Amino acid sequence: MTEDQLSRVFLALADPTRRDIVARLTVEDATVNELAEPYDVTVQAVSKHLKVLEGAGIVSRTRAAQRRPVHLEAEVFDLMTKWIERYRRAAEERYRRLDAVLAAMEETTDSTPHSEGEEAS
Amino acid sequence: MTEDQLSRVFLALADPTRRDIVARLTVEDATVNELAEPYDVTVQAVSKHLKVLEGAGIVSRTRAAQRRPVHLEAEVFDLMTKWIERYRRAAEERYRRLDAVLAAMEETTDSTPHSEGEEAS
DNA sequence: TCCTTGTTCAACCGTACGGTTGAATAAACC
DNA sequence: GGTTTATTCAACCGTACGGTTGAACAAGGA
Repeated sequence: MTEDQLSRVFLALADPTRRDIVARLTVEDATVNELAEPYDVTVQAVSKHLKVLEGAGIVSRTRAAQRRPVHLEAEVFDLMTKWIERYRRAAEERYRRLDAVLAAMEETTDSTPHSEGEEAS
Repeated sequence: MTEDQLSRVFLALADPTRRDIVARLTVEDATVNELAEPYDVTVQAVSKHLKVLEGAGIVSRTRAAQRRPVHLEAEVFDLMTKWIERYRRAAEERYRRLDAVLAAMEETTDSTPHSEGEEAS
């Protein structure tokens, strides 16, 4: 909860392996060993990944013991979605306003459609 | 681009200062100095943050020179939203299936009707 | 009980992150 | 031209990350 969980959630999903784990957990719960199998890293590394995901509240590991399946917690996604949607909506709204302004300005001059940005890398 | 941009985007938004910058950029474009003003870090640090955001395609810095306003690119949000929604939906679907199974199992014992999934897309 | 299986803990390593200071660059103003 | 203003580059520092190996811990099965 609070604001800092967002940081943990985003950070947790910034890793491709962890995103893949999340993707696989949407299908069914799995144990650490099962999860580790496809990757060519050690089980300990995957265990660490799960710790990160757990710390972010993305997964939970209930039944303690020898075999402790990992379970996806879908609610956290709401947190991200809420944040993203909030600012995306704000940004889009701003563009609409800007477009309106530009349209008003251009009704006398020329109609030069705004160029959309594309990311370079 | 492709899948790795997702990592960069998530990583970029894993920092509270950078999220705050994004939030402020939804209101209006701003220069590095303007953006740096509220925080008690150096301008160079903010410049680095912007580099991260730019590398993730979240912002763009067009007009080069003495004054180069930072501009929010809203499209990247789609990337995240798509990823999140995809797996959230999968996870929720799975829960629905599980609920159905549980309901079937309980039809002899108790009848605890669960609410149907409600969410917009 | 001993042994196997599943999982984590502890220590270490290389690299990247977020921050700093100080110098360099680029446009604008006199 | 010289100076101011805005921004970045370069080097450095402490800490956290993702990975490893090796040992420890817990629960079942023989």
